Amino acid sequence: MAYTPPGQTRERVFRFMRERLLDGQPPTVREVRDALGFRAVESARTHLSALVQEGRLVKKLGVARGYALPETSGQGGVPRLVPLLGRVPAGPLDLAIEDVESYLPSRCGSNDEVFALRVRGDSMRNAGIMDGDLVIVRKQPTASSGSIVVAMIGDEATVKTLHISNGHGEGGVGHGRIELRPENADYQPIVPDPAEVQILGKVIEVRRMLEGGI
Amino acid sequence: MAYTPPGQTRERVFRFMRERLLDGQPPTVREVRDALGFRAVESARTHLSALVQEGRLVKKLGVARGYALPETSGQGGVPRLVPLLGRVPAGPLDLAIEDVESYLPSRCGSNDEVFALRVRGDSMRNAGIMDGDLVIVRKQPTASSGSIVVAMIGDEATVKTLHISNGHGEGGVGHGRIELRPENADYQPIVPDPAEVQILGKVIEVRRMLEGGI
DNA sequence: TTGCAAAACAGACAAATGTCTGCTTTACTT
DNA sequence: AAGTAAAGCAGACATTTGTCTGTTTTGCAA
Repeated sequence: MAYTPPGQTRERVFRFMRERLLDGQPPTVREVRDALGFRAVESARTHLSALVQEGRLVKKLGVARGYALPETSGQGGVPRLVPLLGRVPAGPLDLAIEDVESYLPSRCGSNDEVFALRVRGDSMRNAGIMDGDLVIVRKQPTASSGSIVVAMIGDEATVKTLHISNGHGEGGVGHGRIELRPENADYQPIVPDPAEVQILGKVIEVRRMLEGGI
Repeated sequence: MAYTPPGQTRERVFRFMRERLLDGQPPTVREVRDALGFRAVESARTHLSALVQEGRLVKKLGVARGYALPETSGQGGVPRLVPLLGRVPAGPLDLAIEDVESYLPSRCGSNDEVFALRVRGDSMRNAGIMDGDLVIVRKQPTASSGSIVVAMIGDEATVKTLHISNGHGEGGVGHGRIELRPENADYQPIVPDPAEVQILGKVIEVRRMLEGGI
């Protein structure tokens, strides 16, 4: 390969690595060599080591294809695929994965259990959640007052704003009387028997696809 | 490991693989062995081979950590990364990539030029687009009446619904008088001089992040 | 020019990872 | 109880991948 000014090839190496890592396909040192046109493996490895030194990449020791983007790179970690469930997950998420319709690419930081559902009805219209929207939900049995949650009432799932009336504000289900408020004047708040309501999780993202026409 | 009925352990292997693969962290045969509690590498490999045979997994030959989910399981093609631009892209998209704030993972079918912007103001509130939302935009110089578009008026970008008043319905800019309508009674429609308005593209997706609190 | 540092090269070696062969254990059937 | 097929085990071996040592090439400056 041609000898290039300092730092120039390093930048190309970094861009190749970022592209592959964001794609979820960590390359080997030899793949980097080929992509950059080096003739020696070591040329690629030197650049990779330097990038780790500079903090632009991190490396898992003793792991093949072990380079990764640092968590602090503003990218929020590697994209994961969130399962879009066809019906409400009753038990553990693992079991519900039977009715996966598709997977949404998303960056949901940790390894929490996360899933997506399609919203029916416009009871949350004033919160900007319309009929047919997708909500991405982090599974958790409680949430703070004011959060938008997915709750099971009987055997029906619903998306509403959670309000905790006389608890200590952060206690969640069980500490006070809870209320599930729609965000649409045409609907009435639900004040369920605490025994027969179950919070499935908190809505952490809303998505709407607008395809159709040019 | 305990000897289990036929197919039972295979299912657990598949679930482990799916979890890791959706996380973008393809495991090694030995990691599968440890996760499942086998004592022999071959036990894990047998299950993996069987899953490939059944078509539930695919395997890249001669590649370490080379197992993957088959394409038919995720639908919609490979996730791409859409640049979230800090300011409006004036010229070619390639140049604007300098102000990339981050990248959003998304499945935008073709290789069209696609970018994302953050919405300011609530003039589109009734269309479910709130202040701070992200819109994913497919770059195109025209759009059909009724589409939500990003338009430049002078040097300011705005998200509005496009209406074409006396054109032939599909003609787009130039064939009739155009009108940019907000979706909020507090705002007035904009009827710009066709010479000084430019359609940047069509909004194909809306996203809203709701982190904060538990 | 000469010297130096970074970039690149070449090849050997080491560690991680995948694959093969033969064997033992279990669950089930008859 | 005996037979059988699948599950699991053990260890050796092959391939992929990462790392090391030493050398050559290039660009720059004194």
